Amino acid sequence: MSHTLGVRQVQKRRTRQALLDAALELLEEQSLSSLGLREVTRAVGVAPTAFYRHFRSTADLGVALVEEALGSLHPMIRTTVSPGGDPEERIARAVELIASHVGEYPSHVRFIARERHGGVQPVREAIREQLARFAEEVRAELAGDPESAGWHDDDLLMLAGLYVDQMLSTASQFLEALEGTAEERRRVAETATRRLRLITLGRRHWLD
Amino acid sequence: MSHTLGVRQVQKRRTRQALLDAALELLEEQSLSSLGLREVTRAVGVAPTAFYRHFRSTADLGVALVEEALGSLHPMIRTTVSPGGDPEERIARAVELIASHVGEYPSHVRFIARERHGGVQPVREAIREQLARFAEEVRAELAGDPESAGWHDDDLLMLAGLYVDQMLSTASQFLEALEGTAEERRRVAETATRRLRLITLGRRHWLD
DNA sequence: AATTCCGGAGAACAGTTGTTAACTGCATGG
DNA sequence: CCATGCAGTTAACAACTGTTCTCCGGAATT
Repeated sequence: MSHTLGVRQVQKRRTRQALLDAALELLEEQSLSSLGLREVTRAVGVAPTAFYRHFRSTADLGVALVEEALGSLHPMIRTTVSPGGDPEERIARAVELIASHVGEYPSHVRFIARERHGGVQPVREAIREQLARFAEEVRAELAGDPESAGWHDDDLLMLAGLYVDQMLSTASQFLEALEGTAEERRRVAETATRRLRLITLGRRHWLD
Repeated sequence: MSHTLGVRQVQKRRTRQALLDAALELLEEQSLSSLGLREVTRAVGVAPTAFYRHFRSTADLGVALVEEALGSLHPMIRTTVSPGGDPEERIARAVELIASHVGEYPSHVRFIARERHGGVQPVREAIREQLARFAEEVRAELAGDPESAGWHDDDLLMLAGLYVDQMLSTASQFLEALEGTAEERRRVAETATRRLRLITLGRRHWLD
């Protein structure tokens, strides 16, 4: 049973997605707390009242955007800390992965960076929750690494949080450099690499 | 010549400060891009048009708030990386200093965290500029430390940036925990301490 | 084939916004 | 002491906002 949904539900999902896409685009030059419901529907070409068929408010739409944006970040974060190979190689791979993700989904990255500390409480909460989930995953991944032998779970979670923060910080810096020169982007990559290198060093000597 | 300014300029500065204060308070539950000019003047108890005597727009007011907010952070950041004494002691002192600063100027911290990646470009730029200045100061401070012997300037600046980011991240976490239990705040302090410990370890082995 | 369901349209509401213009009263400098 | 400057006021503007109620057409169900 492939459960093909009817024409009706397909159309509903389509306009819903159109609303999300339009909102994401409008949010490139403002923050969620100033995003108007009419503004979004106007961009889609639909009546203002249609908005209510999909979301209670723009805050509600924001929460939905969190799912979408962090869903795309999910695989990235996992791969970043995936084990295997030379540590130096792993770092280079991680930085490159972040850069390519920012290039592919710039508006997702911008949205998360902007609304993580933004003016809409439910959205902040949703982001905090998802990032905590990510940190937990990273912790589990780190626990599998032989380098983590003898570590306390608390310390592993601390390190995981540091990685997640570092990842978002780097992504945000790449985003700022997106409209700049290639040289700027190279410098961001270089600095991020050295930061990760230093963290790796601290990790190696943690149990001294 | 103490250059006592006239009654008139004093009054002007007073209402200007009242506008800044009211804006900062309003910004605790929204972001700058949704802050209305009338909203601010209403809170102060002054006519909407009076706003223009002090600021061109709310974005302009935002830039002024950056000066004020980061001005208060200035001494904190310097003291955080000030040399002297046991490294472990220095870390504890730094974390405590951040906590007390958040307790004293919560709205300043909130504003910077919120608008650093917020929807108003001139404000983002102003924050970026000031934070770069801070990083430069921290770099200079680190350069005076005997532990930094043999370090490249690039690497010192990288480390300084890491410290600044870490400081802001910690401050933001303290802010979230401000309305929570004392136990929450203790955990934030504990995690921040461990993060700084790990960074210190990486720093110590950087030249291996 | 008849009926129900429902995504979206349309119109109207009271309230808000930024910005302009012309004003008033008072501290300031000649 | 008088003329100027200027912070703040008042009134009005067109444009915009979120939300409600009523309606329509066509897919979904029976």
